[in-house]
Amino acid sequence: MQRRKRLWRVMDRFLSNSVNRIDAKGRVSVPAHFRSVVQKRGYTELYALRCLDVPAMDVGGLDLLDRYEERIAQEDPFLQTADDMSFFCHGDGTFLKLDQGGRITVPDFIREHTGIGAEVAFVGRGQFFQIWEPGRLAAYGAEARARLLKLRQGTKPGERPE
Amino acid sequence: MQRRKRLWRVMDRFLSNSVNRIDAKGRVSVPAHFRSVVQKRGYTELYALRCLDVPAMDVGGLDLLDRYEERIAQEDPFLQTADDMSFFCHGDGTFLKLDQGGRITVPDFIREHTGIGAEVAFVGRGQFFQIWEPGRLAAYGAEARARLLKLRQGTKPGERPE
DNA sequence: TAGTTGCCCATGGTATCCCATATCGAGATT
DNA sequence: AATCTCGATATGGGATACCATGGGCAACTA
Repeated sequence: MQRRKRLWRVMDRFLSNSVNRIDAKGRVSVPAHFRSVVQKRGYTELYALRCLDVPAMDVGGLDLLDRYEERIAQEDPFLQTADDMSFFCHGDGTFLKLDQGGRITVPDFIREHTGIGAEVAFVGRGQFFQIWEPGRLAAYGAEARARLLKLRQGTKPGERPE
Repeated sequence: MQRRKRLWRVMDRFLSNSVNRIDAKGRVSVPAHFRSVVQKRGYTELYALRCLDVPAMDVGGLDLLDRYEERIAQEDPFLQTADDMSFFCHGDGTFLKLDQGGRITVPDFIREHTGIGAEVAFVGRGQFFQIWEPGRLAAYGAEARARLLKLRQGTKPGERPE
């Protein structure tokens, strides 16, 4: 493993996806591969943020939060936009502590937003990953594919549908 | 602007949200995580200020006052607005003492301004936190997210406004 | 004196630690 | 190719520490 140096950049990202079960106490194992990425990146804690337009959470290290805060710093701090952004990334975000077994506990407001019940789908997104309710993820994936298909069949190159 | 050295460690910020109940004596527990942030930041007292445009209170250390004064300073000191703001904030600002159990007592004027009755919603805002009547918070949150979503609509597909 | 405020402890519920067991997967062996 | 072996991973459950919450008591106050 150590000798394939060139692959480290690649291995350093959140890739692929899997579904894990939530136990009676509300805990779910973060996939081992994701945990190793977390460790390589030196994160001690995970930051989870409610997605704006889909029933999912973005999860990543603290640099995810840093990126948002830097973005907020660019706004006039006393205008509505800055306040909305802070409200969103601080109020709708939360830390997720990994326990010694590599599990996180899914709090209620995450369940409400995502519809997560008995199972959690983990989806790698490169710099971060997402958690979904498996059924909704499948539905969303189907929609996305349908949009792409429609785009390819129904429109001329360069044109946007609808 | 030059990037100032981090005054607080990364995890020492108010994040996430939760709802606690007010008991018969008017006391409510400040979420344990917020209390630990308060301690890490070395706040000896909590200061609460009326929010200018929403039915909530901003709560934090004394540096919270700096933030308000910065805002007031932006107004022309000869206009009525600055004086109104000062009156509104300083006049109705108050210290909230944490008792040994980590609870605060919610005074009447906070109830009047926020509509808080039986429950209090605590919302992390990074450098400080807010308290809301849970229902009003939900409504305001929906509005804020809608505004942000509209902002994002202006960006190209696939782009994220981070 | 009645009401308020702060301190203390009791209780139930939840999160976390730790260990046991089941499940999975990669590589070796046949 | 099919099976076996073993380490890593996912999952379940008991024990425990922490936390939100309610109520008693004493000191203070209007």
